[in-house]
Amino acid sequence: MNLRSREKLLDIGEVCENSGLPASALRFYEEKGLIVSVARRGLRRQFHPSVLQRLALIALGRSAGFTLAEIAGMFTPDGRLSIDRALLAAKADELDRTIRQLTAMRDGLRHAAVCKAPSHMECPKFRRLLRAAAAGAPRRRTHE
Amino acid sequence: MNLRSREKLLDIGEVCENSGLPASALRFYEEKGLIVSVARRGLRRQFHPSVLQRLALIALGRSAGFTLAEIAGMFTPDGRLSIDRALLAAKADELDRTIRQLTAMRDGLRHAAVCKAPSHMECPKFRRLLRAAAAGAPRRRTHE
DNA sequence: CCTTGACCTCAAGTTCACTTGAAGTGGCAC
DNA sequence: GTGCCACTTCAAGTGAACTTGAGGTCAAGG
Repeated sequence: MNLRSREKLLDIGEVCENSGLPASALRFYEEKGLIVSVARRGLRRQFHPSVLQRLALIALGRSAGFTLAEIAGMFTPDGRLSIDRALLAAKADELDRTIRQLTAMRDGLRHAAVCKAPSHMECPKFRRLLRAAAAGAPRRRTHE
Repeated sequence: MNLRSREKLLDIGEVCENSGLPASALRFYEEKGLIVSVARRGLRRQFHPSVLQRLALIALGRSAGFTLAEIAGMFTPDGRLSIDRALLAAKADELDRTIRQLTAMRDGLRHAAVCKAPSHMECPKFRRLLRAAAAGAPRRRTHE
């Protein structure tokens, strides 16, 4: 359509280098419909340079807490980005709740780390934190 | 040892009711050494009432981002809590980094939700967010 | 005494996001 | 031409934290 479509294609290896993702992840993303390879050279996938932006978008979505399936739903069939603004706002609210939770947690941990009570169970702040966690703990992972 | 040890034991069903956890989770926790059942009535597990505090502690650890294995390491063999204060501080720092990330993300999403640019890709703030996410996105889950 | 149903065990399944392994292919440098 | 090696496919494995299912047990109420 435009001049961009004539840009030099990227070998999957180059995409890996530029994105920091392993080839297996790229193949996985393609299988899931998150990215597309536009050609092959022999067996090797060739990607349009715009795939890098697409991958950045995916990384953004991931770190905002969207699942890959949700992210996939944010692209129109022709590959354009179209995020429901209400969805964004909802995710922002969700993040906000998570942030509040984590902040309370962080403060509690911080205190417990320096608290002079002989055992954590004897520290009133820790016990307050405990009661807070008992009701409605969120499910999250920060691992690796 | 003390009077507490003579308190009425709780049937697993009562523990479920009081903790909100399904019996399968309690059995799983016991298998992992996170809790102990002190007796059986027929086949049924009986728990000491203090298991409820223990479960609150586990919930706290979970929502602070510790894995079950890490939490298990916070109890001494005799069942007392002994958390390394340095570990707490480290986890607090980790939470702090996560909070910063999520805050940036939330603000970005919030803006994108009301931004008047025709497409998100044309919004400078969104693009800045995108660049931020491209480098070092954290791995997390908030789902259910 | 007999039924009921809440509990039991053990193995296998689930979800998410990938990774790993085995076996094969083919462009490119020599 | 021939060998290298980065790529390919497909199936299966990983890990975290549980859940589910099949088939069994047993204390208590009627």
